[in-house]
Amino acid sequence: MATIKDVAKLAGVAVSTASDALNNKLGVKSATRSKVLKAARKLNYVPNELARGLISNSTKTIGIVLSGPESFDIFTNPSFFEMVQSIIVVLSKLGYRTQLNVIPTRDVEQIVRIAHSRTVDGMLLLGTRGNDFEISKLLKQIPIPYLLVGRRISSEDVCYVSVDDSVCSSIATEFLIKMGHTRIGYIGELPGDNLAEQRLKGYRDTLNKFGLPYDDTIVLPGDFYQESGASAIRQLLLNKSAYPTAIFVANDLMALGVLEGLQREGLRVPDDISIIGCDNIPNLHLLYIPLTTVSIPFYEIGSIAAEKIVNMINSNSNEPTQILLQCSLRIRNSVKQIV
Amino acid sequence: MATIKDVAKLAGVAVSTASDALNNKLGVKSATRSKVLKAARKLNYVPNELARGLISNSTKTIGIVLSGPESFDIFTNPSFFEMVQSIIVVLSKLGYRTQLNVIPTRDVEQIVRIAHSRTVDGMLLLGTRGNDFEISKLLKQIPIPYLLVGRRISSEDVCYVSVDDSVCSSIATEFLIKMGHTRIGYIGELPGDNLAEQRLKGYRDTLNKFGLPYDDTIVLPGDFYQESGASAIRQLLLNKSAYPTAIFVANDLMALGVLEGLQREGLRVPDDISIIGCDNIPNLHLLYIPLTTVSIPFYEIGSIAAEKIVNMINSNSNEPTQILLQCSLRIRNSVKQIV
DNA sequence: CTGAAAGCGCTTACAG
DNA sequence: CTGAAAGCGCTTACAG
Repeated sequence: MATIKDVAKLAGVAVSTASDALNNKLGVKSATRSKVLKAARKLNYVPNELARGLISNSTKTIGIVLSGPESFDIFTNPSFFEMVQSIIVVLSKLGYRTQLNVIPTRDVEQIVRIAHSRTVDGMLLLGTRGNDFEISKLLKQIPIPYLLVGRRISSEDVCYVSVDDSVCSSIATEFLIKMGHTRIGYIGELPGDNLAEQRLKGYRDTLNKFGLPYDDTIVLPGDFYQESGASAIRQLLLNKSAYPTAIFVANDLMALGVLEGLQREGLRVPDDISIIGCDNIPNLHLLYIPLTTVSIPFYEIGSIAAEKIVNMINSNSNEPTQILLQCSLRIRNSVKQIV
Repeated sequence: MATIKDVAKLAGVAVSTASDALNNKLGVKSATRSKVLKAARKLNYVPNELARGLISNSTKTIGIVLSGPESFDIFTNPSFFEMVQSIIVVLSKLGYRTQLNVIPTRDVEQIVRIAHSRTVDGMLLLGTRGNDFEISKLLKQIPIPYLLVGRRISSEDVCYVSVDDSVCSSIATEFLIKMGHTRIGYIGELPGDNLAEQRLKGYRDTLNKFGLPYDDTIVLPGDFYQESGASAIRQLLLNKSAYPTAIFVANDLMALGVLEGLQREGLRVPDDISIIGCDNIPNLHLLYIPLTTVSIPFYEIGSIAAEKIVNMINSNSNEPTQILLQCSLRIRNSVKQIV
């Protein structure tokens, strides 16, 4: 492959002149410039981005880090794609490449390594699990601009673009209550994870606000992947007496598992039990029971995050951006009105 | 950030010795090695991958290129994620990073640029559209190992891991015929795209094989995205006399659109019309009509592609790998038996 | 307006 | 076993 040396030689100029011409620096005679450009075209010259990055200390690429309990599960949640999609669309418009890294939660230290390796100018972290303390400790080791996307922690100096997870839960729980439900279950308890804890908190607070008791026999674990929704149903049905009339499932992917489990058990939604999810992943309206859910604006979250990270890189202003977007109820047919 | 110079200085050795120690070269006294390692740890040293790549002529990263008609649509098809997921899982096991690029078909020349930019050691191309000639011309300009994934062209020297698209269609069409249908429509005509043409060919050939006429009034255009499925239905219903009893929709994403369109028009599947798709994207069994489809082993396609590309890079053998995997019928409830 | 030189952070022969 | 030197392909001051 041709190097800038070859181009310079063919154009009959010095390497530095070729570089200036190629990079549109001013102070190059237009005749010289066109000679260089012509030579470059002829040789199919494309600059070596490694050499360029080495000297400019910038690679014009942003690292997107997807993490989760198991690397292979992460790709299972459509919410991530919406974010990744909008991130990449915006980033490529802004002239940035993207490096996608998928990292299991247990290898989370790898994030620090990537951040140090100089292959990316900034990082967008999606799906990072853990409590505030762990995450915050991890983030402190990242020497380049980064942003938490679709997830927040309560530290003052950490930047994020997300949603208030306890508000999501409040919206869902309140809707269930307004529809007349008083015995409301929850699926998605995941101790030690901040997002999961916030969602549980919103549910609990709302119950409390409306004077409803919190009953931990109908609060079931879930890891935010589909299969755990189905197992939660199996577990719930072990104890018929504890039966709720409605369940708030902390994300749609688990709700899909819940729908599977319920179908297997011959329970009808919403006649036997009402279900509400969270996220509003695509094509919920085509399910055998169109799923009512809380819509999270993932696409917008991704776009804003992409714009912000580029800003952070270019301005290196230190004021933390902490952006919280609104969620909204999406009513379909999986919740029954109780009189 | 610390450089190898800092490490060498702290350890009290020459830079080259530090490099040897860090890279586990033999011929470094173990005492020296541990001195270096200790210094590196102390300084939080991570090698600059750009400098490393510049000299080794390898970045240990593979470019995944997703392309399609519009950059924002590509992320809409779950099939791609299955491939991307398995690719990344395998690649990271093999010690490779991934650079994900999303490129609209009209900017396809960018692929060549990336290939020349030295940021990737090899490329995996997904979703590339066009006819054999165009694609082949594009590929000829790529100076590094590459592989077509989930798509093939008929050139002898192009490597791919995919499926025989005309076979997919034959499986679907034959099933419809065996279920008693004789008037079978097709959605997904997309002239100029090889994959689409192969799928259409399989449908047409099978019709022919069973002595059924090919009727182009029930062969409708589709761009393999959801919305085009819905519009095809609108178009089909303009002409009631031409009504088919069954439709083969060339991919599941369009089939989702078809289901939407049919629901809107008040037509029942499979009572009024039978539908079969292709791909077997996740959660089809939870749809309001569980969709019968042809399953394409995307996960396997991705894993094999990932392994192959690494092989190609390391062995630079020139024998083209052309791998075609098997598809299989996945019967659910969207096709009615006609007596 | 153009060219020779230095240097980004590493690795790889090559002396010693 | 270890160190000084060259060089990967670029860009950036700095002379002229």
